[in-house]
This record gives sequence, C-alpha cells and structure tokens, in this order.
Amino acid sequence: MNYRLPKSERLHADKLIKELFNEGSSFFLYPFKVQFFVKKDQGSGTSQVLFSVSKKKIKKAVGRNFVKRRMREAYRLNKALIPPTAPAMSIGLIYVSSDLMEFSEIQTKIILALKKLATIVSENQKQHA
RNA sequence: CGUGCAAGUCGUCUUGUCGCUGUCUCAUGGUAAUAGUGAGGAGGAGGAAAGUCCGGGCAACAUAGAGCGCCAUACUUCCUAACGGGAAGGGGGCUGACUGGUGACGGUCAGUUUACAGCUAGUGCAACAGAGAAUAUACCGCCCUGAGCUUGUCGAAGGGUAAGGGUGAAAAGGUGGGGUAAGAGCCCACCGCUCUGGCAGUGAUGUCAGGGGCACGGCAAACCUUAUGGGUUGAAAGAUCAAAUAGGUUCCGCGUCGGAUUCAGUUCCGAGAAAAGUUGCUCGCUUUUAUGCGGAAUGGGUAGAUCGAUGGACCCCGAUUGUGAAGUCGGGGCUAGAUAAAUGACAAGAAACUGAUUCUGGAAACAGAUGAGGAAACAGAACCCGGCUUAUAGACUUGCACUUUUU
RNA sequence: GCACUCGUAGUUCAACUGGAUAGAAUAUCAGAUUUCGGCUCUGAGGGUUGAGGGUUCGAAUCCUUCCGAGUGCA
Repeated sequence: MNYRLPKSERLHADKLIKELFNEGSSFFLYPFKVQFFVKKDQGSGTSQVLFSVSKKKIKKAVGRNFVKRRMREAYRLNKALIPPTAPAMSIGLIYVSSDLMEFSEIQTKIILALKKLATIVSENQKQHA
C-alpha cells in the first residue's frame, strides 16, 4: 500500500487553488469543510490536496501547525479510500473548529469525509455516463 | 535542611514502524545535461524563532554644495559596524541605621531608584477655592495718625505692614537672633541658591576661597531653543530565464482574371465572383467586400522557474589586556533553508514534577519508605545579523539574607 | 513579511489647547397615566475611559510597554 504524500500529490499552484475555490463544490462535515473540484479532460490521474486552518479560528501559529500536521497524517494514511478509478481532482480540507483535537478524533472524521467524497464523485460519474 | 532575592546555565531523552524536506553517493532514465524514479549515508526550529520597539548589512531609486522644514536622541566617559543598546562613573529622589546642630538642615554608611540638556533665550499655561496665582496681593488681623461724641476694650478717613489666620498642588527663600509703632534681607550668622576664581579629575562633577543679595517659583512626556544624527523605499526590494494566448515591429508569399501604369495592390479600363438592397420572380441597376490571409524572424513581457537565500560583525575552547561592556591572539568546528510553506504521526520505555493508597515510628503535628493515577511550560524560522521588550512548567550552579530543628 | 489606524455606559456617539463629579440618545429598571398593555411624562442605576507603568498639583487627553480589533501593499 502506498502511504506516501510527495509534493506532486499536494496542491500548491496558485491557479489551481483559485480554480478550486471559485468553481469547486463543497460540503461540511464537522470539523471540516471539504472543497473539491473535478479536473476536466484528465481521466483518472493523481488527485492533489491542500490543508488549511484559519487564523481567525486558531490564533497561535503552533496550534495551526499542530492541526495541519495531524490532518496531513490522517489523509496520508487513509487516502486509499478514494478509489483509483475516480477522476483526478483538487481537494481542499479546511479546519473550521476553534479547538485543538486529538489525532484519533481527526482520523475518524477524515475517514468519514473521504468516504462521503468518494460516493459523491462516483454518483457524478454515473450521471455523466 | 528549608524559604526568599539577585546573577548565570539548561530548557526532555531513547527505541521501533510509517512519512516530509533540502543535500551527498550509487543505480535507473536519456545523445548529453536537467527533471523524474529507486536505494543508502549523514543533517533538519528557539531562548525567546514572538512583538516589530530601535540599529546595521543588503537592494533599487535619488543625489554639485548649502540652508529651511520634518523625525529621533539628550548627565559624563567608554564599548560597538551601528544603536534609542550595554559597561563604569557622577548628580538627584526614596528607605533604613548611626551621627552633628537651639533650629532650618547637614554628614557618613548600606540598599534601592532615576527619559537626568536648557523655563538666569522667547511665547504660553495654572480650573475650582482664595483678598491675591507671576508686572504679586491688604479679606481678617497687627501698628500709627486720629475727624467725631455716646468718652469707650468706640472709631469715619488716611497711611504703614507680608510676622500671623484662612484658601490652594503652589502664596514670592528658610532657621535663629538683632531691630521696629508694627513689620520687613532692613541688618547679622547659618542653611539653601547663584556668580567668579584656584585646586583635583579625560569628563560629568567635587572641593576651597571670595562676591551677590533674595531674587532668578512650577510645567519643555507645553510650543520651543541648543547640540548631535537621519536621502527615500523595503526581500511583496531587486536580478536572470521564459510556455500558451492576444497584440507590436520587420521580412517573405498570396492578392478573381486580362491589359496598361507605378518605387509600391499605386492608379485606370474591361470582364468576373460573393453578399445586401430594389421587385412577387428573372434580367437589369445600385451599394459593399478586398488596409486582408498565411508563414518566418524579433524585442517587451504574464503564468511559472532560478538567483537573492544562508560561511557569518558565525560558534566553541584556551591564553591575554581592561574595574567592566569588550578587544587581541592561538586552536578547533560548519551548525535548518522551507516557499499554499518541511522539521511530523503512532506505540513502548526512561529521567524530572505532582502525589491517591498502604506500611513503619509517634499521643499528635509530622518524618521515612511504597508509588496507582495525573500533568508535562512559553511557544514555530520566512533575507540575515546586533540589541530591547514581553511570555515561560521545571532543573542546575554561584552569592546574599532570614527562619526552624539537630549536633 | 512590511507599513498604518482605532479601543469611552448593554449599543451608537460626545467631552475644545490636560481642569476635576466623564455627557447625550437609545436600551434596562422603578413610579405616574391606563380596566390591562403600548405611546407619553418623571426619576434611578449602569464606566477601574482596553490593561500596567510614568510625567504633572491634576491624565479619557501627554509619554511608554503590553492586549484586542481593523485597514493597506503582489
């Protein structure tokens, strides 16, 4: 199983991020807001993900780093929940709680979020097909 | 032993699994070099990385020189690349102890604190209270002269007076004495202030002598004056490379056909094509289309990438100079470099903190042992340094002070 | 990262060049009016002027250090 998360699987290009937030769709699953955008004419390639924590919610830089690292770990260990047949897309995981959470808690929530994302994407595929 | 204060140092560690990041080596890849992929090696947050309060490096732009303006600083000497930082010293304030004096007040020692140039340049400010608030002031009071008649502990009017009362944050030097009608630096001594000179000190300043006489009250974190310093903007500075698309410039080819002409599709004549209008339709007539299309080269430049950007006023150790901040010399070391932003997650254990319970001693307080469980500070580099400020569980070292117990 | 602005009753704003007890509207509470409520009238409470330190006789105001909120710069 591939548990790696190199730079090519992280979203870092300014254009793609603007595209994600301007044209993507989203849903809430506490404590996350999941923003995603299916790339057109790409087939089933590698997805790219970004993690975001608001400065308004968590004031201290240490706390923000702490949450982002735990989110990244949780995604890294559970990214297989998105089936490889799914189309390539940009994913944004935004932390909207103002409390610091334990890793186990974040992990369960991430799993739920990814499962929901996978079902939404597969339904979209069926509708288009 | 404990507690407190001051100064300084440190501010978790080990193992395993799965990752992130730059770098080195090897392999793969490829004409070659990058990029990518795989394996391995040795690295990967702080004392404040924070606040952004100062200073410097660095970069771009500006700049003959000078002045005005604006901003900052402000006892002295030194340290430093520089500073609003630091060191040492001086002066002032406060506290305590001792001490001199009738008194105002002074002296010595210790601790602590201090944004500490100039209101003896100018301008300005001081509510309320108070008679009077900065060219002082006469309310009560005190004293003198004393019209008058009610002859009194009376007193119109005039004058003297800042010692006393009262107001205030502040009442125009203070204390003691002389003096006077009562008073007053009016006079004297002392205390304080200030000026001049001598001496000591690099200097702030100290000290001694003489003079002035009581002014020259307070506020400059009021305007301001003086001295010194500062060009402006900040890495989102700036430098290099540079896709796609659109557009710029240059060149080439085509330009409905024929003829003539021109530097030139430049102009003319004839014929023709397409579209629109006129009409119910065709012919005819009129108008429009042709300053466009394609290709190549080229400069600017966006996305993006690279550099800036991590070897430096560097760190450690030793010697030496200096009261000290710090300097000099010698030896050793290389110690994060990310960019939608790495330095992590999980598990186990070990030190340090807190300490339920149980056991022993004891009348008790408590002491010694046991050690379940809990908690694990403040906080995350963003171009780099030197400071300052603020946050911080706990541990250790040194010095000082104090309490209690035991010997 | 850099540059800058602002914090006053529960809320919206005042308070001159430092001058005393920080003022107004609204909201709250109480009373009057009404059969009851609203409107209206009268009155009261409510502020460590964001926090600490300093300058001054005196600080919301001046200086300084923190805290919080906000704005601009590609």
